[in-house]
Amino acid sequence: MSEIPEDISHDQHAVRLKKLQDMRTAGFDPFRASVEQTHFSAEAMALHVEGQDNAVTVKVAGRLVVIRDMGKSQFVKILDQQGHIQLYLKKDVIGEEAYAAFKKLDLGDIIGAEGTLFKTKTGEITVRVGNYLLVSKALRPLPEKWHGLTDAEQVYRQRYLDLIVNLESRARLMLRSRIVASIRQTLAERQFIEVETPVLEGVAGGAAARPFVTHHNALGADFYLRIALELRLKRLLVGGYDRVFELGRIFRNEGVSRKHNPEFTMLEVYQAYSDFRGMMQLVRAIFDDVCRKVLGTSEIKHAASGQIINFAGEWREARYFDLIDAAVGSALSALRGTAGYKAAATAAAQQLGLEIHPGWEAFEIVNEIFSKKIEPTLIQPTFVTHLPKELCPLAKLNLQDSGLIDVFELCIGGMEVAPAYSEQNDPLVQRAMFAAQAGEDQQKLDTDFLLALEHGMPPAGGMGIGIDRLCILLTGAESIRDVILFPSLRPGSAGAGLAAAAPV
RNA sequence: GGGGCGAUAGCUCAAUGGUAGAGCAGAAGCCUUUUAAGCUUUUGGUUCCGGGUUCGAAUCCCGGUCGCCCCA
Repeated sequence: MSEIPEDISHDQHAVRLKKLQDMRTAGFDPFRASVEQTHFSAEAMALHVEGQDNAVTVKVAGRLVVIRDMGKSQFVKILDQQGHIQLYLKKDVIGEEAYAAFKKLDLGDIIGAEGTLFKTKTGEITVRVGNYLLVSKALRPLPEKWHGLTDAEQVYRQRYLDLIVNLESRARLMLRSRIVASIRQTLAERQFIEVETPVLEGVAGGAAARPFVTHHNALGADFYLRIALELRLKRLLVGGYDRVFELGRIFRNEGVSRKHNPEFTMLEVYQAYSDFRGMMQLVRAIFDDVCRKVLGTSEIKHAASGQIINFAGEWREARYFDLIDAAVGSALSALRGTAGYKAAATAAAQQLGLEIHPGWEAFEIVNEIFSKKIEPTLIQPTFVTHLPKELCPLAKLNLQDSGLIDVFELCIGGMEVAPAYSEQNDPLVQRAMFAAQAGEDQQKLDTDFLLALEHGMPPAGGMGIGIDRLCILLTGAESIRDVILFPSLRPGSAGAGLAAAAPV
């Protein structure tokens, strides 16, 4: 056991360790197995009837986050899952000994308390405590009570502190949970089956992205972490799961930024005998339910532009090449498939001030125009349809124009939120499109998937929703890190200074 | 990967190259309806790490670590 210095008044950790030792010496266990909790804070406060103080008894529990000591009585606040509730303790009610012990508690300690509900003269519903119990001693002090925790690194590495002291963070991340729950419910109501497919794959397919590689010792084989859910879920369509979805983590070995986390959450939904038009209805239902049940409004403020995004009413539908022609101010799309297309696209892009890489194909140049000059302007919900086939090898070709695919990209707030396709189910076309897929990071061919298609996959609509970006949009967050509980950071120094702290 | 910005007490922040401060938190005391409660007293520093310049560095220079922003 380490020596405790004589004057520890400046060292909050040491002061708390000393209190802990004193309690144990006195035969009190400061870390209890459980304590009865009859109500969460908000539930408890709702039980109070106006004008009938001390009529209802509740047992609440939570972390002490405010202490206002007035000598022989004190007002304190505890924090639980639903928020704060104020407790009032009087020396002559709980007794001299219990009151003295309470005075030794610290901010951050977790207690259970039993008492009756009353309203203070300033109008706050409060528990008049009859008895309380310390159930977990906090050995570290809380961050500052007024400014909270602002250091971004500490917010992310020690999210638990952020959740205790920054109520906006708490609310935002809880909203994410409710959004996800709402989506699950919307899909369940339509008889979609939720499944879980492997994260470790021999071939990382379904998207164009660099995968993480890992190694399985017993099998002596390298595996990739999945970069999409698509190819597994389509095998389930072949297997007769007609409506299926997965809400799962995918991994892309790319940069980290305000909009990118190496691991992120994707919803992918497949519905047999539907198509991309059916997916339009489904995504509308998902948004309508979230607005009605979670947000309580169909209007949200877009953080970046300050505009109000309205999810009610008809959503705009626009063809990809109509938007391109409007942006460049000429009938560029009429040249599609001709020898002059690439040159005209390059000229148009340069006129818009875009930098063009020498190796780019015509469709890549045009898509640069889309992603830099059009997508950021699509603030209100917009279905962009009839994209060029080169952008996705997994979608069905349009019957009227085989250079286009039957898909939409739903853009909201200047971001692509949800792509959806009429899924390609012709195994021969699928094989040819995989083979023709351009690009230096050409993936290995998923031959098992092609074999599955040859057994016959029903026609289907499929859709993906990036849950993190959806939450950025719906919570008004400025960064993906604000809607992910523990965003990816360089392995670093969380608590480095604490690791050396002396054990008890 | 490139550029810019940042790191000071447990937390939030100050500090012309010249003795590192404040508020909150902590400690001691007063106060039986407070709302960032109040009042008195008071403790607390590897100024991110490592070099260099200088009589003297939180401050200037170089390298590194971590974070944030912009770009690719």
